[in-house]
Amino acid sequence: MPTIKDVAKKAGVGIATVSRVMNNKGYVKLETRERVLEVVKELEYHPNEIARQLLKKKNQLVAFVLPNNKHLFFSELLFELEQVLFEDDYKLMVCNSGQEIERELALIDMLKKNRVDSLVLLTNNDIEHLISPDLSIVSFDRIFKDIPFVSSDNYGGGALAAELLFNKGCSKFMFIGDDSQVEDVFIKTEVTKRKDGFIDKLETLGIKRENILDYRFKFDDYNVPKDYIEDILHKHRDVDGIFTISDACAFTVIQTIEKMGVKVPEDVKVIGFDGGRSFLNFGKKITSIAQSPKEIAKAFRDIIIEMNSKEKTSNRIVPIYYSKGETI
Amino acid sequence: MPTIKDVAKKAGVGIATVSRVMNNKGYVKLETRERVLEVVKELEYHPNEIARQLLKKKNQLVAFVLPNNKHLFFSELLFELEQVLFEDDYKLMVCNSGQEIERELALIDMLKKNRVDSLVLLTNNDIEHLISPDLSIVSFDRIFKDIPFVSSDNYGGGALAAELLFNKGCSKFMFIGDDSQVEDVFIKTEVTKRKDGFIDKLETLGIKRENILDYRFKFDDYNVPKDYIEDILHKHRDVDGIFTISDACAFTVIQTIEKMGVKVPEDVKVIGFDGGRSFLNFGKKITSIAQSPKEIAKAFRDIIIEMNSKEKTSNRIVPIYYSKGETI
DNA sequence: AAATATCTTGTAAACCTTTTCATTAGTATT
DNA sequence: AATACTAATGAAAAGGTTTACAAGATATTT
Repeated sequence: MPTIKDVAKKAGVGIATVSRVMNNKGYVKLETRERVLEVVKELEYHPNEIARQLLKKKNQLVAFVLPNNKHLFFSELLFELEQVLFEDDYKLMVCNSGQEIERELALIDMLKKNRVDSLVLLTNNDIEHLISPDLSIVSFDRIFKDIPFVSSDNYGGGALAAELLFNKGCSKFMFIGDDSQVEDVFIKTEVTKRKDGFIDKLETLGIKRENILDYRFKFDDYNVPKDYIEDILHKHRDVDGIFTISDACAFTVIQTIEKMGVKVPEDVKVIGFDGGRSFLNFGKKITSIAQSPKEIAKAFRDIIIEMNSKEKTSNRIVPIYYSKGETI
Repeated sequence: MPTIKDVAKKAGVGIATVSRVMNNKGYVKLETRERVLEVVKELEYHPNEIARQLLKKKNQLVAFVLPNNKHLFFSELLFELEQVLFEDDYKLMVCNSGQEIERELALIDMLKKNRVDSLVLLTNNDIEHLISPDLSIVSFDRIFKDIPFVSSDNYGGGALAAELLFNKGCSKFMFIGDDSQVEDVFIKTEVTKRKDGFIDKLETLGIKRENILDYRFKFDDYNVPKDYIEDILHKHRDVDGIFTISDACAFTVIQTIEKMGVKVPEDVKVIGFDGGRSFLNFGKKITSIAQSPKEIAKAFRDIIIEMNSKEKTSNRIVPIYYSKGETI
């Protein structure tokens, strides 16, 4: 591949002039500019970004380390993020950690060596103390000390679910979620606020605490424990409004309930979380609280640009919305 | 961040020695090595890959340009590819083209500037002549002149479907697929061979050509035209074995058939293509011909390593397998 | 016409590595 | 004791950019 020297030589100018032409920066006589551009075309010269990055100490590269890009929500988020970043000349690199801590660290090490400008980190591991601060990091849904985060308005989402069920006339409520506890360490996640918003809102609406059941189980990577759910549903047959932490969970709940001969939404109403899109081929469209991948992506972009311009950064809470289905 | 100079200075050695230690290359006295490693740890020195890349003219970076990473199959493939490449110290960058030709070209331009080692290209656009050859490219499922490709054994998959339906006693067959034609340009894809394998195999098994229907429609990004499918199914009520180009298509077919009061698999048997995983929440598990994302990923890795070592490269055809469901 | 301001251009240093080459020190071979 | 290795190290060049600086050319002002 030709270098700036080749272009300079062929155009009969110095390399600084070529650089000025390529970057539209500084004085260049029109005639010279045209001659240079001609040679650039002729030689198919593509400025070497690597050299540029070395000098500028910037590579406009964002890495996203997450457990797994296969879940629909994440692939949507990654898609949007790539689009949004590209507009601002950033590139995106996706790194799957498989939730394994050693792999996460190996990836972060690799990313440091490659001098990525920013790192989006999504992990349930306790790696805060393992990360030295010479990398600008933003987290997703997870509250780390001294690291800005982006998150959907999970609290608002919980409250919205409460309101929807309440308005449909439900009187005995149940929340089913995860307990956000990974190997003895309590991980502070924004996701736990879905429950808080749900319960707080119900109380505001005058529902007594004894009519709000709160069940948490340990769930790993969206694997819903069917037995546990069957168990609690059999135990509480008077419940008529259920809010679950995810659509996958709602799906299991609905299947279980219908197997019991109870009808959704006539007898029991169910709201999931994630937008219902993963379950479009299921008999009923699940009513769900949805996060907007596009808005989240934009929040990431904004925060990343802020970080890289050394402004002081603040967290971003992205609004959620309600995806109408047939289970309420 | 500290540089090799900082390490050299603090350890009281030359930079060449530090380099030798970091790369385990050349002679270094044990004592010196230990001292250097100590300083490396102390300073948290991470060798600057950018500088290294500039010198070596290699960045161990693979870019995957594809229409859209959101389809389950692609997100699985990308996941596997990232894992597999990481083992060989390659990084992966995912670029969504949205099937738009200008965006594809903008991406390829960006990738050239960034001197990616290899490019995996998945496109239905006619861009062959637009790509100058100073980039090592491998394509997926698509046959370009002078570009190696990876593909599943689509022909074998079609044959397998034929065999399965035949063995279940079907006698009147139908293939439903796409016509692989994008704006007047006939794009030569490996995918069209699914039909070839299906029909050839049936003929080998003694089925007469008039008992094999072959329907193609223009489909865009997995959007199945419901009306068209309803139409042809109503027209041919004697068909009892259907092979479709995708699970999404099979899904529509099954829904249509059942609406007509015909039973699957009792009256009509249906086989899809893709592994059936996207439709797990649908009433029946779809019987499907499956591609193995992991094996495809490995094929890409092998071909990429081959290309970068300047060996002569050959195409890779990856075996398919059969995913048992309930629709046959 | 002289002085000054504005354009236009090229040279050289810097970014951080790896690697060749030269040099010195130590060890084995004759 | 001379020779020929091997081992250990550092200086310097190279990779392809950007940019500060210097210098020459042109335009503007007095």
